[in-house]
Amino acid sequence: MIDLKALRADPDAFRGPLARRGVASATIDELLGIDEQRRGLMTQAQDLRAEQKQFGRRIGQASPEERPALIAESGTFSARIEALETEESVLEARQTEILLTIPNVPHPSAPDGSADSDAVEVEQFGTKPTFDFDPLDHVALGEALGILDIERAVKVSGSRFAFLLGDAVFLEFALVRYAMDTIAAAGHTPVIPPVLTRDEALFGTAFLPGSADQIYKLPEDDLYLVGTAEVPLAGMHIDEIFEADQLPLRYGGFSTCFRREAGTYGKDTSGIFRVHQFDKVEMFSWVRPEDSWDEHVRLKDLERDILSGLGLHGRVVDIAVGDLGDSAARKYDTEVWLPGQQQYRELTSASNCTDYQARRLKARYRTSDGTETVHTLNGTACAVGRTIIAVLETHQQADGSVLVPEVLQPYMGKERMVPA
RNA sequence: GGAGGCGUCGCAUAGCUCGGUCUAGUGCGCGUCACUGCUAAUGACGUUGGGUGUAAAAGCCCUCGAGGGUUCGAAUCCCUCCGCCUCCGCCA
Repeated sequence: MIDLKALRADPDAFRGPLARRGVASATIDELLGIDEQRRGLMTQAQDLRAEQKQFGRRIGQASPEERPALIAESGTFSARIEALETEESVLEARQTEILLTIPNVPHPSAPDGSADSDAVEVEQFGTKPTFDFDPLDHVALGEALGILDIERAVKVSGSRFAFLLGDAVFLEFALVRYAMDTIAAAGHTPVIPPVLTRDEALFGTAFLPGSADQIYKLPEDDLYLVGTAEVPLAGMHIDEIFEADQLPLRYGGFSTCFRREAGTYGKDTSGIFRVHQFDKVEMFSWVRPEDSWDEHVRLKDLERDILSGLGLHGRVVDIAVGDLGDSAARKYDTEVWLPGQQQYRELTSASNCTDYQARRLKARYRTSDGTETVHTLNGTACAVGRTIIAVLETHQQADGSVLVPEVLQPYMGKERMVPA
């Protein structure tokens, strides 16, 4: 949620940047108009309540004989206050409704446009793998190695699920441990968070109400299955006030992620690129506002280094403003070359949400004169399923075996995965 | 799942019986100042968060787990929900 007070103080500072994301100036005008009306009603109601309290105090101090007369006289206060407040709450509901549709103010340097293709390449890493044979995709490789069973997963759970078997399991654990060790060394506290949360955490992270159709819900218990550890990691500090010296506060959460993938029929239907359930190590940072852009670069660099450390080739792109999630002011995606698909695909992503999430989460920190909203950032340390795809396809050999990246060998205890 | 108890301004507590002087008391902690070779001790003042307001302030409103209700008036009475604790049942 954007800063309403700041908007009120200087609307024009918001119009231009938000227009880049498709927010009409008229929307802002409507919001400000409602806001002004609302505050007018609020002031009236406050003044009345002050009067009412004053009067109530007199009744309390009056002698028992005087009381009935005063009580009779006090009559209409609550009715009048209630009328004003009812009117105000209608306006407030409308105001919130508008506010929830307004995305974060983008960074001035984030590229224009709204399509994938409008993203701007920032850097490359690794070398593009070459093969003196026709490289297979991860499905063919996984089945040949006996480590991936999709057909039976369909039988058990339907489409977009998979069984990982044998070396794929150890590869997953190795990737998780490698990513976790790397970010822990960089100051992120490892966390295994709950994967079922209440709606507060989802509203706070702005997945609700916007992305309700992507989220699994358990209505019996009023809980939701999270699509990323970002949700519980953000939820951890709902309604808290940090001391300034606690920041930056960095976490690395491992969790299974659940996504309905509604509306993606026919997209990435083969293999485990887009599935309903996968595991992920997610970084989450709470920082002071003045530090968030440095932190954003830091997360991006960590992501790049983790992937290039696996011997993968890819590039980092700066996502166009129209393609950002509502919360993000700027986002870097890291795309890895997948030889089986002959294209770059998104493996990780780092977003600076500035104060947009934090305001909804009511997370702030103490300053010399009061409190200020913190900034939050999140970034993928390792999306395990997709990284498995990249490792299999990049390091495949002519004989159908796959070399284990050197950094994973200590965790996996082998140098090569071979067909059974 | 069943029975009972509890939730107060950083922490610990008072207040709830019997609604009004609670504008929430006290201790600890923390901050500023005074006294002071230094430290300690002592004293004074301040110390939840949010909103509104303003050049800045003052002022005003809300906030006693959350939300409703009763009432002229709710920390206090009633209802629902959430959380914690104890006991029983079940369980990796």
